[in-house]
Amino acid sequence: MKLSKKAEYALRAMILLAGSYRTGLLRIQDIAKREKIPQKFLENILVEIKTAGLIRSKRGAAGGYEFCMPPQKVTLAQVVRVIDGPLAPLSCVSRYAHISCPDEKKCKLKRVMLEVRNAVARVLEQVTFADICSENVQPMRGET
Amino acid sequence: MKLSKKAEYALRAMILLAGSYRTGLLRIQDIAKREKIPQKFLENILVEIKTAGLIRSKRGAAGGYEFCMPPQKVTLAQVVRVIDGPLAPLSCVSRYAHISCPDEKKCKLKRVMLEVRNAVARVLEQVTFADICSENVQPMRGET
DNA sequence: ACAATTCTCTACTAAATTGGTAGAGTATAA
DNA sequence: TTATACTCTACCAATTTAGTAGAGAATTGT
Repeated sequence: MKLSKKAEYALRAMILLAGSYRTGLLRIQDIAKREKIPQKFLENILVEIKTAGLIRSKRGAAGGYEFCMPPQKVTLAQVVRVIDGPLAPLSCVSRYAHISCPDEKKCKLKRVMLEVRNAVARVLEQVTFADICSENVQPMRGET
Repeated sequence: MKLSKKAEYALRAMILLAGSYRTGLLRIQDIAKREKIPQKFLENILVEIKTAGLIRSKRGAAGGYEFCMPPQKVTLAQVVRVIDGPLAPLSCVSRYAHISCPDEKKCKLKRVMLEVRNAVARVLEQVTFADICSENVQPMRGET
């Protein structure tokens, strides 16, 4: 059930980018240094997110990356899906990767795993990068 | 966020074993055949689950595997943890693999990922193999 | 025009993980 | 004592993960 390092890097980079939405572009090297992410690796990651249409870039001196749209329009789920693929623990319960179970009816696991997928999606699809950046911390539901 | 094939096999095998609790032992080959799991692979899996203390075995003719305790005492989470490790998407939010974040306070991701972990745990720690085996299907909370 | 800067694109790679397989060994029942 | 069924050690190929290398292209400032 773990996120890849790549996805974690992606999320951290996006949090920084969200923080400087409108204040200007952020350079790969600055993000890399601040979050201690290998720079060349981060380049690959940002290109993937850019290809997905969540951020855009400008080259040359005074270049860098920025959000395409306000951070409250982008959820953590979008980034996780771009980097790590579907949220579903079994591909047969993914809303995007539509692969049907061989034994559609008998599959009792499917029901539970769909609940898991939905539980994860409820969190990640609801939280935006604006939420994450806002300083006033909201009370957390759930256990401890 | 995906389960490994191994964990899926483990869950399916455990569902069968739960179904024949008290009716007798189940042989590896029978489980393998019914669930279309490579037999030698399943052997490894069952030994892991046995080592974790969830099932026990008997050797020789008329041997096989069975639950150590009633299926309503065993949750899906227990099996998933044995095979795939912690449920947490980041190891710093696992309740079991206690690894602290480098930047404990600044880590805004942690809060959200803890919510994800809790959401997953709430489902998997609540559902037992007895639940999964019971024929009367319960209505599902959440989306669709 | 040109140099410095910064993103871009193709390619490569080492290490870990995943998803198995092989085969000899040991316990049990009939 | 033989057939059956789990056990244990070891191995392995393919894929994924987590990067690295380096030349190229766009942009800015001089």
